[in-house]
Amino acid sequence: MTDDLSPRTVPEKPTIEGLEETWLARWDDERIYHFDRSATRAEVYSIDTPPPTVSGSLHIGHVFSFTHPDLIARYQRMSGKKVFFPMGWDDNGLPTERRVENYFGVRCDPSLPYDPDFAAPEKPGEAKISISRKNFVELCQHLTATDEEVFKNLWRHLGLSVDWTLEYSTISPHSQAISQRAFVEMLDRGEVYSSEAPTLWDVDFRTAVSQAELEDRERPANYHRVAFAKGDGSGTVEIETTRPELLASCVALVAHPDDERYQPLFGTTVVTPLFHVEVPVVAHELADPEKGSGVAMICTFGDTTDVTWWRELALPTRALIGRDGRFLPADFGGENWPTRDLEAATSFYARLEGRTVNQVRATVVDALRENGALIGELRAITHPVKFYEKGERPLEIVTSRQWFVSTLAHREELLTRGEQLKWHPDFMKHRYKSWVEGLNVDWNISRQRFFGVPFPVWYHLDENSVVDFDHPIVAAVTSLPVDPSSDPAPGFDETQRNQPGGFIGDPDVMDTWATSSLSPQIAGHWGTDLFERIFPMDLRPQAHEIIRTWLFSTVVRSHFQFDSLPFTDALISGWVLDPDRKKMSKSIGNVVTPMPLLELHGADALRYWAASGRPGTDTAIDEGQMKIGRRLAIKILNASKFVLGRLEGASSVTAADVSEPIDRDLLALLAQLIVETTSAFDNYDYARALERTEAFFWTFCDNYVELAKTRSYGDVTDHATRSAHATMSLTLSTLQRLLAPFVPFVTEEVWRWWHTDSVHVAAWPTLDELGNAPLSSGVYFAVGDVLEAVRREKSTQKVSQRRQVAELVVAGPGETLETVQAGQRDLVDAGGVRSVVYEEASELSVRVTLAPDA
RNA sequence: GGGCGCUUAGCUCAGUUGGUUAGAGCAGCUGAUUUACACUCAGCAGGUCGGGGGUUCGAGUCCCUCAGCGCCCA
Repeated sequence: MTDDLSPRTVPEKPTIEGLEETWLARWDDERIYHFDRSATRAEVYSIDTPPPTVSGSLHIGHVFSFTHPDLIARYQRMSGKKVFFPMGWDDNGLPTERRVENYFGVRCDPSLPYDPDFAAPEKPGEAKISISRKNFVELCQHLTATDEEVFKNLWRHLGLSVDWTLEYSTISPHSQAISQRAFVEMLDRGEVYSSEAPTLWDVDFRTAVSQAELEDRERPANYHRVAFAKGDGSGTVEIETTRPELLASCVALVAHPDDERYQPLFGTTVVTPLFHVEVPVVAHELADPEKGSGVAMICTFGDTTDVTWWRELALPTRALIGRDGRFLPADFGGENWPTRDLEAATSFYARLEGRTVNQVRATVVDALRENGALIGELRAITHPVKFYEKGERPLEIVTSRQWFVSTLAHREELLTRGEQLKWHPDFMKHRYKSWVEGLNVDWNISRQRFFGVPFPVWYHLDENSVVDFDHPIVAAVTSLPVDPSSDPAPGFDETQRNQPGGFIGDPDVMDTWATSSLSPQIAGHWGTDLFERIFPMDLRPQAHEIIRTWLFSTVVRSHFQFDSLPFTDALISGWVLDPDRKKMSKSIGNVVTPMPLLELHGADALRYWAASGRPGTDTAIDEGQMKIGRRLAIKILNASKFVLGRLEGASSVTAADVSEPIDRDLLALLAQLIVETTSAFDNYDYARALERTEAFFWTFCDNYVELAKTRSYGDVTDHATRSAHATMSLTLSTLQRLLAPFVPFVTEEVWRWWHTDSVHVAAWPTLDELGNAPLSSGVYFAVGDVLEAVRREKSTQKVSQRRQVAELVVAGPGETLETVQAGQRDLVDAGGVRSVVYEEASELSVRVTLAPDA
């Protein structure tokens, strides 16, 4: 802080208005946040920034959680690291599709041909227009491009120290190539596989979903008690079910192996009502004796337990629910589906085929009641039902071909990865652990949707156009990205598409997380030298609700690809709650948008509020806190103006000029502050660093500056004056830098009043700057205590703090008196004291005699 | 059902490995006004640290237990 001093140019009336525009432009010009691509891994601090879903609406939570990594980025940059702080946009996937459907009033029909002249209507019409996949994807790209501008505008306004040359989006050709390469390599290593299997399916979105996207919702239902005739005609068995509509797909009854009531039934058969299908009674420990009658009907498939039973007990498949949620044709009388009364089964089922779940349920229940198989009244219950987190109807289980990443077989390794990761706060590791422990299916990465990264895979068609799924044709890595729906399979030409002896492209796209789980590879340009400079990343900042999705999936990908963690530290931010401490949600309508707050209080103020939320801690929107942040910014402006004004003609002072006990004491405290805040930042506890720095700053203004003020007006050749100047200069410089990560705009403004270069690339304060680490002599505190007593007396007497004190009597132990005496000059100046008298006493006390009002 | 977190002043929160009389900000109240700042300054008041039990010379802090709130997993 000697050679970059510039002439002091302190405005007459400094203001925080307009600082944001000024400094955003200057930072761009000076490329302050530009990543140094020549840096080695050891010199780099890399951040795996979350790519926000741009199709979601902006809300205040974005300000909150993106401020946190920026605080760390700024601290690391000042500490000398070359900070890799990219920004990405997660634009592929279902949220974008939905937004496009609603925004333009369209729906994608992949069977339609591309219409190059298609123009989306200005406003969505009453009925949705069907358009081709390519037209649909073009609309998605168009809309996300504008959405990304909105986000970028917010990030810039907020002062995130992102290097915008590192911007990426998950649907870009670059990301698609990375995503497809990772897929191909996993396929080579046997870590992904495709399989035709019962899969959780959303009938509205018409796509499979993964376990990570499920949520349980409590829903009302009815227990229906249904009598099954025993196979030998010797009576009936009564089961209870909430899904009578699935009676036709019943493949067995099941009870707990230890359940005394049903022991005699195991190994026998029963016959389903209405359809007359003979099914076995089997035993399995997942059957709950407490639930219903203790015996349940297994259908293919009513829920995930059915899938488990079906698999473990090797039961036949009689699936009836189709991809659209309607009932499929049933092959009664076929090999797999014997019935004792083919005529009755088929004629009744004819009334069900093609109908929805609710329609079928009503029909089946009426028929059961009519023929006496429905016993008693329905019994209303509420129970958890699995939903797609974005869905509105319960998930069905539909058999379909899907791509899976093998996770279950690697559970132990993945648990170990979770332990290797440093979590901030530490307890968040439990979220990961319990998620991994609860995995029950492999990660399904294929989606039957349109706007996403396609699988770089084609399939042979034999001469009868039968698809050979077992020998996929995989794209060469050098050819990526490819789109198998428009690019022909290697070794074929486009005329052979869908032809006997030709090929078809894999119709699916990847799950969003299958691409965003590669954010380190995408942002770091996997395959180039850049990647080696930034990987594994230092920090993954993110919200806790996506630990089971984004964090988990990134760990999986990195584990397989690099046998490594993708990052060493995870910084988990909490929720933003509304001012009444309720979770914000669209349905409650309490979502707060950030722009109005940003414009009202300023970026520094919003950052101050966000920085006060400790890692992992839910934080309520608090405009009071934002106002305090704004006040802090103004105080920084005024204090800097004053102190720099005091330093006129004293530019050459250094730590060696600090001679007065009070000054040395202040530097001792400052040294403590540097140690404390540095350690707090190293432990990702930015909130503590802010709290300590802020408290120091205010007492510096109100106590130290008041004490040293008069002395600072002295002659610059006087060593006491120079000491005050040096202390003020060192302290101001230190505080401006310690505050810079939190309030980057105002600190930059005041720093540039006396420096040429940005505070954001200035060195983080160290003890070395303060000279030989000063030890506290106690004078500052002792004088402070006496000054406080003087102020209290004036306040009690309700007179001005400027009122002169005719006589100040300080009584106390000799040692204390000496200590106070060492700072008497400043005490007398700050307190307006005309004479001081010292008296020996056992305890410190102060008597104040006010001078008459002037 | 298993797990995690929280409970400290009217409000929002600090309180590090147990160690003087439990802190801050906001709000409240009482005052102060030309020399950095009223977007300021000084002062005052306000707490049986969720309940109960235990360990200890000493517990907001450690252990047990109960309760309430929030969340994660099943």
